[in-house]
Amino acid sequence: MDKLIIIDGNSIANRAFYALPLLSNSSGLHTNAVYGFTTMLLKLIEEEKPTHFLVAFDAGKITFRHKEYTEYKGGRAKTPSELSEQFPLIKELLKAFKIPQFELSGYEADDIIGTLTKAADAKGEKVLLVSGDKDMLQLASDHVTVAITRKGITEVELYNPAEIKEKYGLTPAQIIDLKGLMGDTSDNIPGIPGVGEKTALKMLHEFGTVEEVLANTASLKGKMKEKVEEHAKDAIMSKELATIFREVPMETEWDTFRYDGYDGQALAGMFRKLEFKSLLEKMDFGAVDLEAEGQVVESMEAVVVTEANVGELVGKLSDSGVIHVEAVGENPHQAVNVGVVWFTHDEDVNTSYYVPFQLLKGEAGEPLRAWLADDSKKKQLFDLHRSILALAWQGIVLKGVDFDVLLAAYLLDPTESNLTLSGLSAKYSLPGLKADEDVFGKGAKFRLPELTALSDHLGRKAMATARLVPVLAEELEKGEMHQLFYELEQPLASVLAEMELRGIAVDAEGLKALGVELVNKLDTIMSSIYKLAGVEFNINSPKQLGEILFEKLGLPAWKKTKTGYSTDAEVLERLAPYNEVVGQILNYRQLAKLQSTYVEGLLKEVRPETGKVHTYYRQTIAATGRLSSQFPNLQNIPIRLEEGRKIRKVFVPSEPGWYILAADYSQIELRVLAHISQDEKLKEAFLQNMDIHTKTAMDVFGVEESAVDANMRRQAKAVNFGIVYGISDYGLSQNLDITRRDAAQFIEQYFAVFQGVRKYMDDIVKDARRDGYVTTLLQRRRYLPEITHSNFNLRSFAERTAMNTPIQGTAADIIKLAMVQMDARLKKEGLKSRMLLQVHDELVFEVPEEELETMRRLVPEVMAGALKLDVPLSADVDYGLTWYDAK
DNA sequence: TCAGTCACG
DNA sequence: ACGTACGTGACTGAA
Repeated sequence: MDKLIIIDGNSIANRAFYALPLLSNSSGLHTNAVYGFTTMLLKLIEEEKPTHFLVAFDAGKITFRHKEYTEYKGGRAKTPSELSEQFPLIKELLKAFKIPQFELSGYEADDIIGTLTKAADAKGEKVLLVSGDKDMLQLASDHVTVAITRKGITEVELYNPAEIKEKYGLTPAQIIDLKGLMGDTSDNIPGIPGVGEKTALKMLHEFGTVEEVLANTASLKGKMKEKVEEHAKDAIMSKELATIFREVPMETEWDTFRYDGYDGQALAGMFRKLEFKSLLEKMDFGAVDLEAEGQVVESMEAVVVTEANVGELVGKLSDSGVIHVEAVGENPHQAVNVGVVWFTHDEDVNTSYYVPFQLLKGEAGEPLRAWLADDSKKKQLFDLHRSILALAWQGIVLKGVDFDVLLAAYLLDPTESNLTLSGLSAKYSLPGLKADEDVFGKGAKFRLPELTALSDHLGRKAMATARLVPVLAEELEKGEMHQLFYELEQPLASVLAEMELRGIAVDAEGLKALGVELVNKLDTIMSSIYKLAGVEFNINSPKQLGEILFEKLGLPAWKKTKTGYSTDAEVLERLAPYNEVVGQILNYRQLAKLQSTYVEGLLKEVRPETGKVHTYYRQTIAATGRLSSQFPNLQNIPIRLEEGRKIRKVFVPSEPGWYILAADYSQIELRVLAHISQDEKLKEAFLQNMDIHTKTAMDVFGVEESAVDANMRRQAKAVNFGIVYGISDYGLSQNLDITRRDAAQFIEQYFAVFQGVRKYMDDIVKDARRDGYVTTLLQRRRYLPEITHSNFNLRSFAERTAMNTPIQGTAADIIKLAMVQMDARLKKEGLKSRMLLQVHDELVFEVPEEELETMRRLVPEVMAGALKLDVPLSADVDYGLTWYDAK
């Protein structure tokens, strides 16, 4: 049985463009519509197994419809350039897929499709027609199924005449009448004003066609009767415009559309050009052959160091060189160390020396270990932080690293998602390097290759590092980020590694006891929920919970997610008054989170030998320059609610008689804003050391300090948060649960007072549009390509990011400075106290009793003095026997 | 592997 | 008119 798939090319490209975020490859080519188109094609080929295939496009601007109605498709915003530049790519893609494409000047894709489906109908062949446009439903028949895209791009809804009958109560032909009556704003088809889908359907159910409706206006009432009579001509013309023309003079010979599969080679090449990495992987085009793809492959000799030759070879180590440390596994604190490679380039000969880890660890590895630990021997590598950790857990010291390619690449573009040697080689147009996944496989398929292949790949990673060093070093200079790199980020990597290796002690017994308590409480609540709901179900499943609440119990559902009812805390809080069970569910959720994430999750991370957890701070993830924390995440330990806050009691000093000391910046982001914006009012507030939210309330509401009540302060606080996040009236209205108008008025009042802040917000967006990026005080940079996008949502997001990133990023700069300075001070003063954690605006230490007074003074002093601003910085400090008590 | 939810600053 | 507050990571259930 043959099956023809017809794709409405323009429609699907449009849907894909607006459904997906604006992706682009490293040469700046936008690719989101191409990507969406590709995934749709792949899915169709796999699931539908078509024997025939074609894509129809609109050709030219003017069609016969414009002759009838010059306003046709008038008022439609012109296709944004980000989309139109993708059409040639889509056409090229279709060639690689070997799918025939049709376009005919003077006709729309609809008409081509109409003509072809008519031919298929006559021939009795099966057709699947894919479009984003419901007009196509008029073409449905016993042979023609119409697939309309739902949200997203790969999800479609299928329509046969039966489904159309069920959903609209109409035949496919009546879809045209529907549009004739209701019109279509996107095509500028008028229809009858005031008639929407509901009214139109009612009329058609009664009368059948536009013509019959017009003939029976007598049975309509009042205003509606007048309108229909007045716009009778429009309705007729609209119906004509909506009718797909099915007599296009074109070849309809069936075998013109035969489909016998794509050209794998061409498709692989296309995907590489577009940088569709996930697809390349999924498609399994066979082994990667860089040379076959026309990539430059440099010659390199890969030497494997052995017991026999190690003595001779280490003699070649010089005062400076590129190395690579291969440590496999996500968590560098428990990575499997594969080995160390060093790379040389002498008289145009590339050589890599791979030292398997067993050798490095043994007696024969001693000279190399000494070289690695020698601060005066300068090394360049990829990922200093990870390398230090992986080696340290094996008792090997790494010092003297003066250039980390990973850190440099991150600073040059902190939003780059593929920060790997292979990705960076491609990004900076250097000779190709296979991706680790292509060599090792991934997930369950991960295998180290045999020795020759392994040493070659690792050697090439070192060689890629060597090529990247000078390129990135120059880029850092150009971006004026050399100081940020050499004096802050790179030194910080070692400071972080030290903190993590030290770890923080956890009272595992206390944590287990907390767990028992939680399990008991959860048991009770669970029974109570089952009783109240009248049925046992999985409370952790939002799907099941939604069914119970909104179907079984019939509670009002007002918020939806992509997949069904939303059951998040906001929803549940509003439902709480309706049914007792809702409060119990909220309670259950809260405790279940504590139990699963903070009791069980944390216990899994405690090393039994030491009773400590060793988090891994990631320095190259956050787009703003913040750190993030993993395995476990110690930057989101509960504090806001007392039940959760108790978790902090299990974080204790690692030595008896010591204390936990914590210091946090007070309002660092608003102080940074005061400095950057130079707003007089805001500066004044901090210079007078006032409570900033109270001060904001006084200014915004125009009252004396004594008149500011708790609610006013709460609202002012929300406004301050909003300002830092890049304010919008909608966001503020959601947060404060007030109307958008009121929120807008708040914001206006705020800006009327804090005029410098308004100017900053306006200017930073303009700067971002002009430069394409924003910067922090220390020149950290974030590119915002979407700031000029034609899509309102994407553009607005970029604008808010432009406002927020310099603030959040400068705050991150400051605490990083404080950490590097603090580390130096502790060493210089010979203090035993140790820095353990960073939580964005807070530093946590463990301190012996005799240093308490020193540290209570020193820590806030260093933090406040980390960077001189035009307003004072200030840090509050406290200490206690646990993290909980250091509040 | 993705979506939903929720913990933090 | 459009529909989101900025930045993260971990866990669970459901495909």
